[in-house]
Amino acid sequence: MGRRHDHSDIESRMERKERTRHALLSSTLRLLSKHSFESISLREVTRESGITPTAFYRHFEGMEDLGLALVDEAFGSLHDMVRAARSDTSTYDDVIRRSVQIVVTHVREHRDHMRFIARERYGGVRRLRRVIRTELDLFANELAVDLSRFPELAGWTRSDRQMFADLLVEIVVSAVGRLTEAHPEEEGELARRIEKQLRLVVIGVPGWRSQPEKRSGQASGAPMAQERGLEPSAK
Amino acid sequence: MGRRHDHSDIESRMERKERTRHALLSSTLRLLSKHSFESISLREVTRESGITPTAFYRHFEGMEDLGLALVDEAFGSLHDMVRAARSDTSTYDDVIRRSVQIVVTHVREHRDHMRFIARERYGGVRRLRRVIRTELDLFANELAVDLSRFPELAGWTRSDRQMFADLLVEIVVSAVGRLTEAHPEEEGELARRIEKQLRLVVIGVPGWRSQPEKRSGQASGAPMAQERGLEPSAK
DNA sequence: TGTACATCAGTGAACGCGCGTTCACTGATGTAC
DNA sequence: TGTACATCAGTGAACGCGCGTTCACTGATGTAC
Repeated sequence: MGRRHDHSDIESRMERKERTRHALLSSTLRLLSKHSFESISLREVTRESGITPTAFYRHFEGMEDLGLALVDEAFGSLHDMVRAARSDTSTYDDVIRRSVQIVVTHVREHRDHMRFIARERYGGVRRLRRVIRTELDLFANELAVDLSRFPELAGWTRSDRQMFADLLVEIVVSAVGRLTEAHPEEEGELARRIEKQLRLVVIGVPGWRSQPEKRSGQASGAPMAQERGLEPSAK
Repeated sequence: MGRRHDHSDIESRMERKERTRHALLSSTLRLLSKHSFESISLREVTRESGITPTAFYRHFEGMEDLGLALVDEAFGSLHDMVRAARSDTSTYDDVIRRSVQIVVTHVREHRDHMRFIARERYGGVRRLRRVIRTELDLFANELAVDLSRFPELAGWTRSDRQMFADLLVEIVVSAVGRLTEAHPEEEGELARRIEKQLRLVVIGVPGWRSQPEKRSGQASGAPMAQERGLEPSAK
């Protein structure tokens, strides 16, 4: 019965504290599947974690502080994923299919983290919105640099590459948001859709004429190449 | 002094009620610029509207009911905008520039409504998320039909046109979300960015080979045209 | 136009409840000797 | 290894407060005659 410290299941004070901290974070993530971060109370979180409300303050200054820790956690695993994805580009030549597969897998394994990011990026807590936006911008910046490696994009202006990277990140993050609230059986369909969307975007690349940065004062004569992709059919 | 019902500033009971209802809706929109819908309380709304909490129930069953009314309002003006935009396509040949201009103007004039949609589409209240998603899907469906008019798209499968329409809507809604939280001086930059992104997407259209619906069992030999848009540069 | 009654938007008191935060505390773990 | 003290994660009571909802009400507006 009283097997208190029989063998080495003794836990140091530090380990025990870390375990409680983690319980607070993952309880919050669980609550976030049903509610927005701003509407979750400190007491709900502690109830879900099995500790008293007062103990919360041994770990975080308040809910916003906990939210920032969640952002760190979520982007931590995301960064790992992206770094892994970038490191072995040589393996496949179909970058898009592979990237989508990696994203889908990551969402499956970190559903709550990804939902948190996708939701709170537009959520009610200003500070969280800001840090999430900053992190996403960072991804887009890295991606913009990576894109220079492609010959078609090397000639573009920096700003156009940035615009393109922003577009790709936006498409993926939107898809992640959809994936997190999809039923498992819809997953394949969503994956195929986002793959197609990325392909379509990428096809346009060779046709793009990147223009110098300056603002033209007025619409000047003939439309540029990229304005001719679509013309309405004659009535 | 006592000019109670001197001339025709008498207000019918109905008009007065409608005025209060509108005050509740617009107070909520105001509060939504700082907080998520789920975290706004009924009492905050009535305080902001200058009525007692009890009077709230003369207009709505509860906050969720009010939220649904807000969705109606927001999509009402959006529908007006889209209908107007579709009706005079003939005027300009640069559809993209014109559409972006219309969207930017609409956001400027209906900022709170647009922010509400952009945020609560991923917000904590399930019912609101659902109706917003449904309304956006409706837009995408209409757009998919419109797209058939373009000869390049007429040959695509229905599902590919739908995928393309979804992509365009997603890009625009994301941009709307950004616009609603942008400072006025950033507006022009954002407008230029989204215009470029749409142009880039559209350029890809002539290069897309729409495939029949069936799922191919395995990756079959040579990559399709749309997979060749980008190749990594030889190391 | 005048009177008698019905309607109903908005009031104000009251309720029980969950909230965030404070405080003095407990008792197990860690450390110094 | 044993003892004396320090640390500190978690406790439990208490606080004042805002919450959603109920209820009986008021008094101006609307309607029937």
